[in-house]
Amino acid sequence: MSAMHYWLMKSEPSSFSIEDLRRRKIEPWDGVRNFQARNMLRDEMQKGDLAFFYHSSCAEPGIVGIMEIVRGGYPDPTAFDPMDHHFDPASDPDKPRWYQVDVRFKRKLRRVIALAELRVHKKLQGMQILLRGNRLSITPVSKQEWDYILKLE
DNA sequence: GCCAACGTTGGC
DNA sequence: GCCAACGTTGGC
Repeated sequence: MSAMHYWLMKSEPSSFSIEDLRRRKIEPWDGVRNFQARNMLRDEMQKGDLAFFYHSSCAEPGIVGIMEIVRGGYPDPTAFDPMDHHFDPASDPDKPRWYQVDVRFKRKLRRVIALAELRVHKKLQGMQILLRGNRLSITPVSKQEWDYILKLE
């Protein structure tokens, strides 16, 4: 038994949006091909954790919804599929390189909390996603940041 | 479309 | 192990 954690997970809505997740209810969060993010998927994200769904590379980048981790890290099968866009010949099924979690849609926020808005708040200055040059598609969010952001809604 | 920032690869 | 070249991310 360990404390639950909070996360922020980016996705380009043109490939997978909060609406897509709402329709599908539960989805594997696959295709992550960055070692730092992989380590979080594999080692830190646990069933019961909550995550912000963040839309990136779109007209209004920002937080759009909330989801729950319903299965902790397990090998990402798309890495083994030569037909898949995320195929990685270096990932051996006996020693998988890439991991994923399963997420479940909880709800959309009543409005988009845009990146530009997040930047305005002093209390959020330490958020990893706001730090210069940050490109990680998965970042931890502190409970304080989580609660603060939800009060903005 | 531009470009800053960063990660990965591979030659040496 | 260094580091230049290259690829990717993602805001603007």
